[in-house]
Amino acid sequence: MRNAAEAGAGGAGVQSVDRALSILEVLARTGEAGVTEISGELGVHKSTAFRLMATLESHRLVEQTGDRGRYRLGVGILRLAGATTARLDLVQEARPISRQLAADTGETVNIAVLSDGSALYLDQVAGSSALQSHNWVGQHIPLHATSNGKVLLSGLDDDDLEAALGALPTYTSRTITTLSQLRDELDRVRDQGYAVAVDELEVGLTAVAAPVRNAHGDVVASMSVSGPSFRLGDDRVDEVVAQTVEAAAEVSHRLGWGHR
Amino acid sequence: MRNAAEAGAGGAGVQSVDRALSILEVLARTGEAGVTEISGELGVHKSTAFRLMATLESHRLVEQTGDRGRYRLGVGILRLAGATTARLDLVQEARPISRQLAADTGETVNIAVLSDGSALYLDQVAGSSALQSHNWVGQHIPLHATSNGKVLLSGLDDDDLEAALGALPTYTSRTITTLSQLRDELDRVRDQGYAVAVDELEVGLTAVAAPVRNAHGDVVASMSVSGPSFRLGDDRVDEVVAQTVEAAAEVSHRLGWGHR
DNA sequence: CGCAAGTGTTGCGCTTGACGAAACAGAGTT
DNA sequence: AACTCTGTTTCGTCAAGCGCAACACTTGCG
Repeated sequence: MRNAAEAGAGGAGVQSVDRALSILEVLARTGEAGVTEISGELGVHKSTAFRLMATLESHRLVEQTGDRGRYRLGVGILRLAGATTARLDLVQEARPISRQLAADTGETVNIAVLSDGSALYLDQVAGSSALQSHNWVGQHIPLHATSNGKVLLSGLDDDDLEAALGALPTYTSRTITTLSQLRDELDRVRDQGYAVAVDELEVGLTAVAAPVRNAHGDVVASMSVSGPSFRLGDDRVDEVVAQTVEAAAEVSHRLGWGHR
Repeated sequence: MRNAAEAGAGGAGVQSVDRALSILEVLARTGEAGVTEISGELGVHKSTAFRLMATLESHRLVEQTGDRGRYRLGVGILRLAGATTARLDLVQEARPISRQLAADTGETVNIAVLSDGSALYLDQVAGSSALQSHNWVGQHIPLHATSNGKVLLSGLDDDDLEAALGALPTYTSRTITTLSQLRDELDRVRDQGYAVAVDELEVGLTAVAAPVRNAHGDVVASMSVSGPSFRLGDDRVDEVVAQTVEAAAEVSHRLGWGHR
């Protein structure tokens, strides 16, 4: 029974709520914006944008920055986020292991799940080398060009695989762009139990990922370590792969995998 | 220029947006709820509640649980939260220091600010001993019964203090329940430059906190270390106090405190 | 197994909430 | 000082959002 989202997606949702939430998404993307900028993004009158912002502000989902009339996301989001993250069992179970892996490798550790034809990043822990790293949490990332994506796809059978994939856009000269190449790669991932992506999503980015399994052995998430290619070179990848596979196995055990 | 929130708070905001955001707050509080429950909470017709939920679902701010027609907060909140936390200057500046303090003490480190008569927890880093720690981020926590709360109150003058406090509920036999006791305690906090709370919010919970100051020397946040009382006994509290005071001073320096 | 109760979902007509236009206030620039 | 641009407020209009009624589905009980 999924008609609620379908109705909303089809434009039959509540227009002013849709607009207000679009403001939140604009602010998430731009950092901060003024009323006129928001009205331009939404295609509404600035008095409309102003009233919508006022309502969001009264719920503390946006707040004004020091500058006159400029807005950014507010701390009210944190209360909602706290409620959300605390309930994601997977993230909760994985957090201490993610932290250990980040400490061991010094790089950025992520947990991602398959969602709507992409990898949705649920958690991120940065290692000591990874100051100011890009925040992936909440983002939908292409499957075919990332180690997390390959791991998540490797848990699918052929029918589900084709359903999960749309086009295979090219991001760098090393991006996999044909289905047959991707199938071969996924066979390798299944064989070796992990995935590696070097310069496939963006040049200079290396990531390794391993599957997180549930009690039945299904791939329910992927755990990755990523960093710049100059730090994660060939000489270190083997070691990081081993650490990642072990950490993901540990998370899997906590979810009931391998228990008999 | 704060008229936006005032307008919203006065009920002149956008009613349907106000309702939709109230749904998010209900779900944050209850965990999950059905359409009829939400319509009861909001005092609207269930078809109204259903349409509002549909719009929230289309933006992935709510999602259906496995049960028929029951909803909870969705992962779309995480994207907004990621954007929020990364941009809170204080959290950003404090994060590496929080991490170090968590590593040094092995316990849970929090950053909190004063907000609406309570301590609002903005950030949390768990140390190696702190498995399965409670997630405080986004929550409003009582001031009089926590070390963070005492630190935040210690930065107020008498008028602001009374304005900030409501009743002083009893949580344990050690909770401070009279204003004069609290004033004495806040004098001690000002004198010694830190606060300690043992078994005051809940039995078995010990926390120490130190003030984070801005360039003017005002207390703008509080940084705390907390853990179970069996690990944070009298023998360790002095050491952890010293580490916390030093870490909070480091954050204060980053915010411009003490620079001449 | 059939029925009742309760919940979720949909369509429709009405009304009122949300909208854009116009105007004003303030800040920055020339 | 004048102009430009932004944020903010007020007001009349109308279409979006509302409640109502009905239907579909699930669950529990006799």
